[in-house]
Amino acid sequence: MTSHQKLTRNQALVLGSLEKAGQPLSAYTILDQLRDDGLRAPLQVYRALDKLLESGLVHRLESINAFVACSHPHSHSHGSAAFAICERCGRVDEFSDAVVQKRLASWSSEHGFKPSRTTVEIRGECAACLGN
Amino acid sequence: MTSHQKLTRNQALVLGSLEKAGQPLSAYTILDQLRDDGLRAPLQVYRALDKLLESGLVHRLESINAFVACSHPHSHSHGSAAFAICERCGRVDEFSDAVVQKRLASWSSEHGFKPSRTTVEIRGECAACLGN
DNA sequence: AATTGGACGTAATGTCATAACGTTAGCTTG
DNA sequence: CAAGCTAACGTTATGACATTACGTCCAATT
Repeated sequence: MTSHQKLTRNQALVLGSLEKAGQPLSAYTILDQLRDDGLRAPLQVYRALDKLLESGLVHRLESINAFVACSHPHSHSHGSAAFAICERCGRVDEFSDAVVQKRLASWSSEHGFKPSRTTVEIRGECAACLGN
Repeated sequence: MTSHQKLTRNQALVLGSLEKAGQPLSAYTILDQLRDDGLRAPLQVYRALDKLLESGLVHRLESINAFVACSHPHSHSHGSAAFAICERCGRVDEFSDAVVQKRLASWSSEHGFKPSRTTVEIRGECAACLGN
């Protein structure tokens, strides 16, 4: 993909691992998957993740301490993504709700709060796991 | 109506510690503060926190791995709280936005997702820290 | 050539959370 | 009461997640 062009080797490996998985992975799981590619220490993964998070290619799921490739890597709407996380199968749906964003921005501006990063995560069970 | 169970000694100590702090604390910080009261192991704190979370007296802040006493312990609106967390001073404002809750519930129902717990956290800088 | 800055490699450590074990205290029921 | 049950407790050990600290490499400037 062209979006990988300016990535370093480690960054490309980490992003590739997440994209291949199609679901959230912990930093240590990523590390395990990349041992054969020469990665040996957590910091190599965390450093790559930091850059990928900065550029919006990867999201962090705070409630499960995991990372996931962005579903819409070309829509530069960082910080505004919301996630539905299935606790049974691990599937994650990334979505974005303008109304939610607007309400949170309103609260912030009404209270003199300057937001830098927002987390919206719903944990539960996905349709597939509910047997339908 | 479950929520008015009497607290055990450890639960009361942990809740007291959080209330006294008036800001989020990590489990290990709580433990340090309660050593003189006889607590010695992380599990004693985590077990108490589990019960306090269940009963809605305490919230967990996923994005900073910390816990905070509920600001409105008598409004049985669990799972629906949102938080604005100041990354400079640590202050946390708990609020609740019906529109946000409604939009997230709508997304869930449209996608056959059964939500069990929702996290909404804004990190940034509070009015006081912005010098205003 | 010298300098600089970003990414890298490695080891050690720090921070957050739970597993697994047995024990204690309060309840309830014959 | 005694037997049995259950929820909470205490302790040790371990697992899981993340960063500090230090030095090296290399390519782009100056």
